[in-house]
Amino acid sequence: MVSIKDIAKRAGVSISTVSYALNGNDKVTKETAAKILQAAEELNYVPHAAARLLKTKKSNMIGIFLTDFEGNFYGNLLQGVKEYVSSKGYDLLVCSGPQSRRLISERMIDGAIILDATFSDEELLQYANNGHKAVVLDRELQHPHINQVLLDNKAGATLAIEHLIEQGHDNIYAVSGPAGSYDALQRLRAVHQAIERVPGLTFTVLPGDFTKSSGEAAAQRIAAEYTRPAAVFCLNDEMAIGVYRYIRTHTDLVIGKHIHLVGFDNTELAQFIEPRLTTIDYSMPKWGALASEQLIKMLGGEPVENERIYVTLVQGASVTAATGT
Amino acid sequence: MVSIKDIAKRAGVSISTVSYALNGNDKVTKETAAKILQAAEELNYVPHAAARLLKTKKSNMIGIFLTDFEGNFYGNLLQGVKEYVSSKGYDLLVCSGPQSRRLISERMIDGAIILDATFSDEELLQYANNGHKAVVLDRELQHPHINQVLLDNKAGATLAIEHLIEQGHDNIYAVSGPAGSYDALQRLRAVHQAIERVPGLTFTVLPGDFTKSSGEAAAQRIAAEYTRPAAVFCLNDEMAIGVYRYIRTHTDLVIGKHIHLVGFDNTELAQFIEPRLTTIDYSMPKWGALASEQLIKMLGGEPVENERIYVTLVQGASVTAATGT
DNA sequence: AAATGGAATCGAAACGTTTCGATGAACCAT
DNA sequence: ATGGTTCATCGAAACGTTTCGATTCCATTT
Repeated sequence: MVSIKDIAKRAGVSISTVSYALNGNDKVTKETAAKILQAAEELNYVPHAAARLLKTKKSNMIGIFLTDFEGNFYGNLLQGVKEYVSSKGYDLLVCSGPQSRRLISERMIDGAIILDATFSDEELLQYANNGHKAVVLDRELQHPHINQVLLDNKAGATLAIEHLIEQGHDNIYAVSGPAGSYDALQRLRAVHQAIERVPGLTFTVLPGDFTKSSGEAAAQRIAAEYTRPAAVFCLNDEMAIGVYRYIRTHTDLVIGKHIHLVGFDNTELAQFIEPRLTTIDYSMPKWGALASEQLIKMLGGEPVENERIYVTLVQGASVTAATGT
Repeated sequence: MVSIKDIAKRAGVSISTVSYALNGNDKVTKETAAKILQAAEELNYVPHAAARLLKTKKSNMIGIFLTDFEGNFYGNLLQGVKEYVSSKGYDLLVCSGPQSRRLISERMIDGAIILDATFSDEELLQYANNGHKAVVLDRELQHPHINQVLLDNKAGATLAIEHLIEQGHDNIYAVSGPAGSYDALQRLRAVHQAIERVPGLTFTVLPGDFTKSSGEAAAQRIAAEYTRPAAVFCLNDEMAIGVYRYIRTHTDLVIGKHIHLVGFDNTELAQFIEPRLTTIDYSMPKWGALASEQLIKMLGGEPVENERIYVTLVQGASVTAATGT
């Protein structure tokens, strides 16, 4: 491979001069610089990233860590991150799986964005203690090298439940999320609070894990004990889709009439399914962009504050007013 | 940062012995190895990837390059790639955007999977000439360092058109893909061939670019000139969804009755939309897994053959038999 | 004409590994 | 005891950069 050394030879200068010229250092004369650049061009030189990283300790790459690639959940988030970081001259690496953690510890990336429950808090604190910077999207963690950009789960869940109550529903279900999930915990907590504010409600929590099939299982239970219209808050859209699927294929009940449904995330599917799913919306690209902005500021040594992503309720026909009593 | 040198000091051995021990080389005695491993443990040693890469010229990372992250198209493909490569001890980096190309040229990754029309053929051949290995998913390219794993576009498009014809349709539209797309070109070519085989059909090609909004535009034209049932083959599902959206919100026509629709890709949305979209299905995870398998074989110097991903027709209610004449 | 200063260039060390060839110690057979 | 093997360990070079401090050269000042 052609290296800086080859350029030096061809241009008749020393290695260090080549390095300076290539990096646009103004110590080097216009003419020598031109000569060097031309030689580099002729030799088809490309720098060796690893060598440079070894010396400078800066890779200009940031990594985002996801639990998996499945579902269409992440697309817009990634897009937001990508656009921001590339505008700042960084590259984005999307990583998933336990193996990929070495990118952090082995200093291949300058910073990380974490949306991956398979990282433990201790692990992240450990990285932070070793000087690695991170922005976390799925937990709260206090450390000078860690910043948080979190969804306003509490507001979202409150909006969802209050909407159901306002529509006159008093037979309410919540379909929960997986055990370790911070988002699920926050949402569920807000649900309980909202429920407690209104006396006289029937309220049931059903287990769930954010997958379609757990939504189906919940729907099965709801259908089995059906006596009067039920209002169901699924802690994410994915499970709500599962509810649609089960209710449609296994029962005569109708979504928006017998089963009233609210989700969380406003995924693409939520917009296209009939009747349109009432759900909690927030801007994925903005979430990603904000997270990367915070991270890059941290890398530059700027102080940052924790941030929050605001949410709104979007109404579809999956929830209608309760009829009579 | 703690390096191999610190371990050497603490364990009272030379640097090279540490390196051997850490790499499990059996030249080194069990006892010294244990001593070294323990020292490494105590010091909380992590290897420095860049240094190793500089020396060994092997990063154990492979990159997959995508045009963008939008849509839910890629999730399952990535999942397939990820699972295969991590089973082989590689890390997967998902990359998008012009910046990320430097991961290839600067040898950060050992090989690349390309599904990104923004790479030109010349560019890829250039990489290959420089010794970089790649598997391409979206074009045909002859080079000893390049392998192809392609969808059977021709079979898919033929299935789609022949299905419409079998159902008795004779007023047929195709909504095309973006100009530079290999997949679109292949599909369209097969469409023409299938159409020509049957005399007496009305056939129109409408422009499209694989986005929902181009599907909507096509639907607008179809609706405007509507006189009798139309059978539409959208070259991907995304555009078919656009057709649904337009037809539903702007016309009184009914999908599966007035407008008969076939897509390509069998996306998640296609399965949930009503009526279910008739479309061409193939296994995304398998596509990804096969591509990575080929790539890793190439990296190991094994010979590989180009591969093809087979497709099938899945029928939904978006196409029904043409009524009478 | 000599001394001074600044600018351009250079040499060498360093980053953290791997790996080749050399060194030395311990063992065995004669 | 001697020489020959084997085996564990070591020293040093190398990978391709960056960057500090030293050197050279030229022009300016006295």
